Amino acid sequence: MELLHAFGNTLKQIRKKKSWSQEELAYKSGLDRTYISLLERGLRNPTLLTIFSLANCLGYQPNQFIKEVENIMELNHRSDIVEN
Amino acid sequence: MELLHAFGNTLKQIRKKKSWSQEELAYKSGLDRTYISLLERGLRNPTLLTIFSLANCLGYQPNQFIKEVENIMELNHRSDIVEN
DNA sequence: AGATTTTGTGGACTATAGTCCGTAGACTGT
DNA sequence: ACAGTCTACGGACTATAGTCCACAAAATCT
Repeated sequence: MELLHAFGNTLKQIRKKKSWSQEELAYKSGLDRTYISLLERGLRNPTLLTIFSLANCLGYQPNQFIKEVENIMELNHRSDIVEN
Repeated sequence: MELLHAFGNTLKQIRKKKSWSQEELAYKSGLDRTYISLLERGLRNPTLLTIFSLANCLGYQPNQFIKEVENIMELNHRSDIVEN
């Protein structure tokens, strides 16, 4: 699993854990809903400010959030099967 | 201290700890030297891929690197004096 | 099945990330 | 003072981050 998809999956997973819609997250983070959608599908490469904004909105310290991304990346690294 | 400057200071500090020039880091990370300069001065907002690339080049796990950024941001938060 | 909410997706657009050139300043060592 | 290395900075450029509109496709609920 490559980085942008790992980020997207992390984002989606954490958002769903809070039972938020993309629209809710978009509103709270000040980003566009369609952009959240693109991020979750691994089609965009967010900037530092965007990453911090999203992490904070979701109640994560940015470094914790990034650690999750690294974990998910490592987790799905071995199996070739995956792709949510 | 706001985020982009904290990132820049973190980057500069870690680079200097290894006694690398901006040019060396640029070469190893595949980025442009002038861009490294802009980053260190807090004038650019790097993307996820760029952050991971730089952190890895410098021998940091990205989440450790981000934690450093958070620390430096918090450190210099109270004093109004600062600005390297 | 039908109504409602949520998500995917396209297109058009603006702002800025990141490159590449050159040159002037700063710093270090001799 | 001079030479060499390193960094700041300008301008011009391309690629892409991020917005906004509208609509279709899924998913969820009753």
